[in-house]
Amino acid sequence: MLKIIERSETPIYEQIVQGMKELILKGALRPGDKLPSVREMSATLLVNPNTVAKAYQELERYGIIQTSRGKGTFVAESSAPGMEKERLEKLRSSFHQLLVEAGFLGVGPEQIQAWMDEFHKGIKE
Amino acid sequence: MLKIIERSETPIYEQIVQGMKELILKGALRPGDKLPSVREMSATLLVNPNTVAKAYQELERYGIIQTSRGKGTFVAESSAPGMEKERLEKLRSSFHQLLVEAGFLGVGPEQIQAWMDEFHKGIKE
Amino acid sequence: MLKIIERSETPIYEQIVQGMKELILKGALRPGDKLPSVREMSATLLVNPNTVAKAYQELERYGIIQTSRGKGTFVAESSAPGMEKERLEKLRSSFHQLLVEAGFLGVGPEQIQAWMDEFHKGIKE
Amino acid sequence: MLKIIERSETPIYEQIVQGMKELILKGALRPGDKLPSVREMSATLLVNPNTVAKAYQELERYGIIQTSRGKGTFVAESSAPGMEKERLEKLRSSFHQLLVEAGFLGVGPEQIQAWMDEFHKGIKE
DNA sequence: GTGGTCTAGACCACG
DNA sequence: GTGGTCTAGACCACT
Repeated sequence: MLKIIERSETPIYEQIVQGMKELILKGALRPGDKLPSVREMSATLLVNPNTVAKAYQELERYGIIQTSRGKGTFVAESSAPGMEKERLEKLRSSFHQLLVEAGFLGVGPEQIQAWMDEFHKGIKE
Repeated sequence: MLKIIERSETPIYEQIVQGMKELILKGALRPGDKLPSVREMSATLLVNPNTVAKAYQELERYGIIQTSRGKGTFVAESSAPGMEKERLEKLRSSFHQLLVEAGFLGVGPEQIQAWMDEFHKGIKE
Repeated sequence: MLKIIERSETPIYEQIVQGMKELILKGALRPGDKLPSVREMSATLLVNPNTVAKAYQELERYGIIQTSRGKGTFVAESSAPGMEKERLEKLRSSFHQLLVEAGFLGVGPEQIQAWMDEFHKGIKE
Repeated sequence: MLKIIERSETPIYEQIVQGMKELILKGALRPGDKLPSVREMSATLLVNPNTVAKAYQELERYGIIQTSRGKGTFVAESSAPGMEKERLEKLRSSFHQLLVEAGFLGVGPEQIQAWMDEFHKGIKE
C-alpha cells in the first residue's frame, strides 16, 4: 500500500503521512477503516516504530485519524476540510513556488494542466 | 526586493534562492544584471553573510547566476532550462503531493486553475 | 584512509572530495558502504565538522553518495557516469593545460603514458 | 592571440600565464621575442593592468620571460626545463587526480590517449 | 547519534 | 571591495 523511499529528502514520517492522505483521498481507505498498528506498520515498512508513531501523531493532530485506546487507530469519520486559513495560505505559497520552479525547468502551464487532469482522474473513480 | 521569514520552516538560504529565481523569472532581474554583494545582501536582510553566500553558490550551481572573481555576482546570460529528467520528476511529484494536500483542504481544481492563471499573468508582463 | 595536506592550495573540503572519489574508484569503498559520520571524520582529520559536511554535500550533489536522515551517509548504488557535456569539456581543457605544463617541465608523452599505465593498474585490481 | 574567459573559475592572471606558456610551447612566441607591454596587453584583453602585471611577474618568476628595464619584456632565451622536483611532483599529482575525475565521467584511457596524441600533433608542427 | 542550518568572526586570493 | 574558505560553537529535525 505504501512505499517508502529510504533516501528521499522528505523525511520518512512525512512520506507516511502523505501516503496515508493519498490513500484516504483516493478512497482506498474509508472513514472507520482500521489502520495497521504502529508495530505492524513498522514491520512491513522496515522502519523504526518511533517513525510510524510520529506519522500517526501528525495525522491525528489534523483530525484525519483517531485512536481508540486499546482498540486501535481508525480513519476519522469526518475528514472535515478544515479550510484553516493558515494552511490554505501555505498551500497557495507552495504552489506559487512550484510554478517558479516549473518556469526554470521550462515546464509550461499546459504541462501542469495535464498533470492536474491526470491526478483528478485518479480521484473521481 | 526580498523578504525573509525568520520562522519559516524553509531555510533562509533556500528562501533567498527561491526569491532570486522568482525575481529573475519575472524579469525584475535580467541577464547581466549585477546582484547585490554578499555583504550588502546580508546587511539588508539582517542575515549572516555565510547564509547569503550559500544561497549564491546554490544559484550558481544551477547556472542561474555567475560570479566573476573580485567583481561580483551577475545573472547568467542564458539560464538554459536544463530539462533534466531528475529535477523534472521531482517537480511532478511535488505537484502530485500538493494536489493531495489541496484535496484535504477542500481546494478544488478550479481554485488551483485560478491561482495558476494569476501567476502566469505576472510573468507575461 | 584519507590524508589532508594543510598547506595545499586546494581547499580541504576539495581534498576530501577528491580523496573519497579515489577511494570509491579504486573499490576501497563500495556502493552501500557507510561513510564515517561527519563528526568522526572531522575528528580523525583534525578538521572542522563544517568542512567535512561541505565535502559530503558536494559528493551528494554529484550523486556519488547519499544521506539517510539520522542514519548516516552511504556510497550511492550506481554512480551513473553522467557524461555531462560541460564537465567533460572541463576535463579536456584541464588535460590540455596539464600537457602544456608538462612540456615546460620537460615531461614527454612517454612519461605521461607511464603514469597513466601505473594508475590504471591500481584500478583494475 | 590570447583569449580570456571572464567567468572562468581559473583566475584571469592565471589564464594569461597559461596562455603565454602555450604560445611559447607551440612556437608562436620564440626566445627573444618582445611581449606587448602591460598597458597594451591590458588594453587588448580588456583587463585590469594589475592583472596583466601579476601574470608577467609569475612568468618571470619561472624564468620564462625577462624584463629589461626601459626596453620591455622578452621571452627568455633558455626556457630551461627546470625539472624541479617539487613542480614535477605537483604535475604528477594533478594528473593523478585528473584520471580519477576521468574515471567518474566514464572517460577511459583510450580517450585520454587520443587527446594526448591530438595535443602533441599541435606541438611538433 | 546523524546530518542540516545558522551565526560570528577571521584570513586569503582576486581585480 | 568581492567572493571563497575555515573555525568554533550552537540549535534543530530525524531516526
